[in-house]
Amino acid sequence: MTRSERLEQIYTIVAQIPAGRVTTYGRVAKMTDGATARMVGSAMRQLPAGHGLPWHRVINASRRVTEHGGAIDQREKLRAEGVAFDAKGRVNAELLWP
DNA sequence: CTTGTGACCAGCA
DNA sequence: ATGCTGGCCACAA
Repeated sequence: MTRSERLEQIYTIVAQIPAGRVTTYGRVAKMTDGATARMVGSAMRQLPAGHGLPWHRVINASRRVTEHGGAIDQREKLRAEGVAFDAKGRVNAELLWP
C-alpha cells in the first residue's frame, strides 16, 4: 500500500458516513488496509478547503471531540446535523457508524 | 472517573 | 540516518 492509496481509502470511508452519525479515528483506520488512527487524524488535519468531506463526523474513541484548532466548528456542525452532546461533551453511543 | 504507558507510522528538522 | 511530534488507541492501575 502506498501513502496516497491509504489516503484515498480514508477519504472514501469518511465520505460514506451518513449525516447525523459519527465514527472514530480508530474505526476508520480499521476499515483501511494498514492505516493507523494517527494517520486518519493527520489526514483530517491536512484536508484542503472545499474538499466536501464530512470530517466533523470523525471523533475519538471516548466519543468526544478532540481538542484542536477547529474543534469548536466541529461541535457546531455536528449539532446542526442533529448530533446531541450530553453535559459532559459526549455523543450518544447509538449514533456511532460501524 | 483520572492518569500513565506502549504501540503505531508518516512527516519533518 | 536519527529524533521528535501528531485532531489516536487499548489497556492497565
